[in-house]
Amino acid sequence: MRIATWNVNSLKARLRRVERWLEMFEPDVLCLQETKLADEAFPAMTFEALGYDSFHHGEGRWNGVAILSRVGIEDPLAGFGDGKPADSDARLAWATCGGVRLASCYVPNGRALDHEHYQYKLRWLDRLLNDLDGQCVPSEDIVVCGDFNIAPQDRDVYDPKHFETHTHTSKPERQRIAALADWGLNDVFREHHQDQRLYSWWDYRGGNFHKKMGMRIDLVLTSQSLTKRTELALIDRNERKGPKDDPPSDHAPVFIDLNY
DNA sequence: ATGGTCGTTTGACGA
Repeated sequence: MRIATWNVNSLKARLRRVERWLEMFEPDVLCLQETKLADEAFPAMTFEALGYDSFHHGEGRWNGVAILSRVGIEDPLAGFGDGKPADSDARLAWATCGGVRLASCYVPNGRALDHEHYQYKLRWLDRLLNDLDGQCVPSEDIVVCGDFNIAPQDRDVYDPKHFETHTHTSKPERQRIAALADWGLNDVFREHHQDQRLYSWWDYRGGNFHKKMGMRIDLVLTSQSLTKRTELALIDRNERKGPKDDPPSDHAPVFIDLNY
């Protein structure tokens, strides 16, 4: 079973690439972030033609998350399932696909360490952890994946020093990743790669991709049962390349293969 | 350090 996650930075702008990627990599599940679409505009038919059922939680101009699956979609849930007032942004979609409980997450960026949005980011991550407690137990087959906007360790950043004054590497953010790990969700990519220079996101500006100035902020967190079943974890950095008339997202897809 | 480049509800704003 192949499970992938990809922040596409507008599904409208990236639809052809997503179609191509589905045909080439044939994932069983693809979680998308930053679709930037209203639910009415989500191209469910396009994915259906490729054999995928889908569930989208969008708002329009910003955010938007989806789950595509060719192994069924059950118990879809838009946003947090805690019964509290809904999140202001469409950043979380849950579904069960092929027996795996999945969350497609677009964690708030945070903007700056002294910005209100940074506090929203931390609260959002606390609420995600609480949501896990509410609807899963760690012994189940669980994947929580997406754009976390957090580089878990210094080896996930091209220049840790630069980020000391920025979001994405601060202690409180990393503590949230650690809390998810304590709950039972592992950053499975790191079980398979010790390399210090493997990233999933590169700023569009300044030719950062070609300078290898990136960060690994797109994560696949797996419960213990799935961590054990993972035989491959990859970032498709080729997908970050492309000409001006077929521009890439600033994120590359990340996927794992389970051994059954 | 700054600026650079994308995407969006065309244009200031988020990333």
